[in-house]
Amino acid sequence: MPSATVENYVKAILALSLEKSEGQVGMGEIANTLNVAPGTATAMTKTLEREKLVRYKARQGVTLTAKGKKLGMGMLRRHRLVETFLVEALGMDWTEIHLEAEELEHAISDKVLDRLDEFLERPEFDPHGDPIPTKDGKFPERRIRNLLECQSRQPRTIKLLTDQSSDFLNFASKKGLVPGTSVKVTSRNLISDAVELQIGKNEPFTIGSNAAKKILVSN
Amino acid sequence: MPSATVENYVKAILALSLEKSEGQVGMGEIANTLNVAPGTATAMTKTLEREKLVRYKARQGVTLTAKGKKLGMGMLRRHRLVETFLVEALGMDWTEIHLEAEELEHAISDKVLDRLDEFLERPEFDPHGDPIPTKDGKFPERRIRNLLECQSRQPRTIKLLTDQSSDFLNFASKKGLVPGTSVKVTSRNLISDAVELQIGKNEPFTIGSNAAKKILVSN
DNA sequence: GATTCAATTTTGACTAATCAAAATAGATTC
DNA sequence: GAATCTATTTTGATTAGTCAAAATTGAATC
Repeated sequence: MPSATVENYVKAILALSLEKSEGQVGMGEIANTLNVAPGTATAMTKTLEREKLVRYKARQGVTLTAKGKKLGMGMLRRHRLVETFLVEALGMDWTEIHLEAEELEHAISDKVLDRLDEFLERPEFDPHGDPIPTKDGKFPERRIRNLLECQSRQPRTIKLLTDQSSDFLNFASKKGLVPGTSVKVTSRNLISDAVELQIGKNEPFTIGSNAAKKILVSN
Repeated sequence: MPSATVENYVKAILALSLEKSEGQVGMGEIANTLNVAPGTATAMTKTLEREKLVRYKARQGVTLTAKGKKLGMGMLRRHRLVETFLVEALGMDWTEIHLEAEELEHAISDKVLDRLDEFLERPEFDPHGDPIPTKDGKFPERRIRNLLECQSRQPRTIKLLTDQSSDFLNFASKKGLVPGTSVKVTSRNLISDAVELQIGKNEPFTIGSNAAKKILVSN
């Protein structure tokens, strides 16, 4: 079993390489995100290499091996599922859950995680709107669906309006709901038949569920 | 914050002193329950003393201080609430949850624990039937109530039958439900209006909820 | 090409937790 | 009271993770 420390390093390296989407991660970056001295990052990197979690070229940087990527994605899954649980089941505030998840993610077994996943009905996105990797370590597939089917907070891109009547198109364009726009579902209330949307940092606004159904987005 | 190791030592010392219900705990016992060398127990004990969690007399043994007892009871609470969660919410088998809880109990914050407690509706006993310490570090008060109100598995002692009609007394004594007897609720099904009871190792049997309501027990 | 700079690596040291094995101290037995 | 036994304590070492500060290196600048 990898130690919590090893898990954290791999997670950090994954996060850094995802946001750069190419090449090696430097010791400085790692030391920075984990708040350790640069020498510590170098030392730990060598440990990770011994465990075959990363490839390391001195003075160049590290990249994750397949094994490392798998572990990293697993940690991301753990983290995001735990966060989802804290918000959905325990009703905690999504601004306060990160540190809690940071601890719990190392203590939770695969088995418990699976049960949790089931309990939460296999969510695809966490409360921050970030995608939860699947059990086999991949991000959930992007697919097209209508705005009514969307869970909250994840930003989505409008692909198509299925009602081409000028009434609907007028309405949509007035609201800014045109293909290519990125839109977030901030809340849904199926009883009052309303979906609240937000575009960028603008004031959120509400549309009816019939309208929402006609707007197709990819996530 | 005490380390997970410190927490485990304190928990072990509490458990040992509870089951002896008097005096000091020896190094051998500690070393034994935690599977460490005796020298390690001695060393750690000194650390615990520095943290004012135990009083230690060389070659005599240790006792918990008030601070230590509080921490220990807190760990017991964590452990048992986590176990309850694993069984009640995630539907895990109560034979397989101990090791899981052993890990999680160190990672869960007081805040999350509180939420969990609320989510589980402030249970007084864990799935094994052991009492869950309250937030202020005490075992739940013993109190009298009827069998219908009782959660599962905890053994209880019959105190009083509120229906003194000979019909009911006959029925009760035939089943062995007389004051002084220790009885366990093995399952409850409010829909089918039935409570399943077990006395000692005998075959469990079922009574109606009206009858259960007339039998007062202490836990 | 020499100089300088920033990032990295190395070095020596520290803490927490552990072990094995030697030393010690009470208690028990003769 | 001496010998013995058993639990405990001490001692010396080890591992994981960390730091500060010195040494190194590769690139950038002059």
